[in-house]
Amino acid sequence: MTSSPRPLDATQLGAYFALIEASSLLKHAVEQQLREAGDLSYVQFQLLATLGDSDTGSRRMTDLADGVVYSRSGLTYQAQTLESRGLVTRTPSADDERSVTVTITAEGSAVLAAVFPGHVGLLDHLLFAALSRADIEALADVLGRARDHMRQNPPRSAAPRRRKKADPAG
Amino acid sequence: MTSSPRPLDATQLGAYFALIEASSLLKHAVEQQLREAGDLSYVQFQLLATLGDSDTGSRRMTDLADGVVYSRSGLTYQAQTLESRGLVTRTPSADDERSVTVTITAEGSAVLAAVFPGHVGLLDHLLFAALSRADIEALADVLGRARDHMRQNPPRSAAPRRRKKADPAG
DNA sequence: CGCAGTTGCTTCGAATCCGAAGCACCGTCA
DNA sequence: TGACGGTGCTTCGGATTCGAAGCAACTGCG
Repeated sequence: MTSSPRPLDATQLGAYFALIEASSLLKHAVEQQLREAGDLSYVQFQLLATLGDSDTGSRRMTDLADGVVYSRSGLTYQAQTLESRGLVTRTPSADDERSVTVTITAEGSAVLAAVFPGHVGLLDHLLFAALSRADIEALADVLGRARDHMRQNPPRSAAPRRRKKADPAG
Repeated sequence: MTSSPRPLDATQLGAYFALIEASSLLKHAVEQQLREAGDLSYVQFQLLATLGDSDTGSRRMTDLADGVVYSRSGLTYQAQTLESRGLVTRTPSADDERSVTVTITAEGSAVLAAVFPGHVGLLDHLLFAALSRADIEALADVLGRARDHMRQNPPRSAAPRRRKKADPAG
């Protein structure tokens, strides 16, 4: 049953733990800053930032979910919340009648702008303060490649959909 | 109000996004593997692993919570769940009557051993496959320092406790 | 066209998570 | 000893999360 993979060496274990711990600590800290600055959860901020980053300020639900690594149903919930607060709008897509286009509003942009300086400040003090220029470049490079690799090998998160018929690989 | 911090440059932004995305993708994938292999959530696995790593197989609740970056109340919930499944025991501490000592059981160790090979295999294929030896060493080094820095500057997570007296800033 | 399989999103139910408040014990100071 | 603030954990209430199931629209094939 177990394919008995090579056990991880100390460096690999260190990298893994450091990745999980660092991201958890950072997320935690950022979440508090966002909550105080603009009453946003981390996901909500990610969604607004993703939309703000887009040329049109719009994205499809599915693309948003994939972008922030979130479940579809979770995104529906958050989109409803953001819409009720007037930070985004949801409109049926012209192309595809099934699809819903989420667009950031002026107020959404305002909230984003309001929390952003504090967000950047926190990152500066908490994450980048301990790192050199070369460290940051290495981080961007290595983690960027890791991310790309994982995006290409979706273990099952972003997999299209659980098929009904038996898995041919089984 | 806003202290107008230097905006982040492209490399910093890339490092930040890559960190969040990579950790999210990895967590997501690991969570599925753990669910299938031993019906464990990620936190539960982290807790068992932390206990298993200890010489005595025991830790205080607070130390566990800090270790895995979790709320106290959340840890209480998980400890109850793990206890009801017979994977850990909870006993009042001899030293301090308030304190609760959590100890991993033989069955807990067995579950841990059962999921571990798959866990390692997943890390190998998903995270380390895309990285060179030097990459992994850099990751462990840089993220390790970042983690240590963040642990020393608890933004408010591990802060002792919200005071009762009115906030002087108000 | 009409059917079958697929995709995009929402609803539903249950599990999980957190902060605030509460309770009990600990340590210090007089 | 007795008061008092600090610490460790749990309970409580509400918000958030996910997977499974459901519904509607799209696509390919004859």
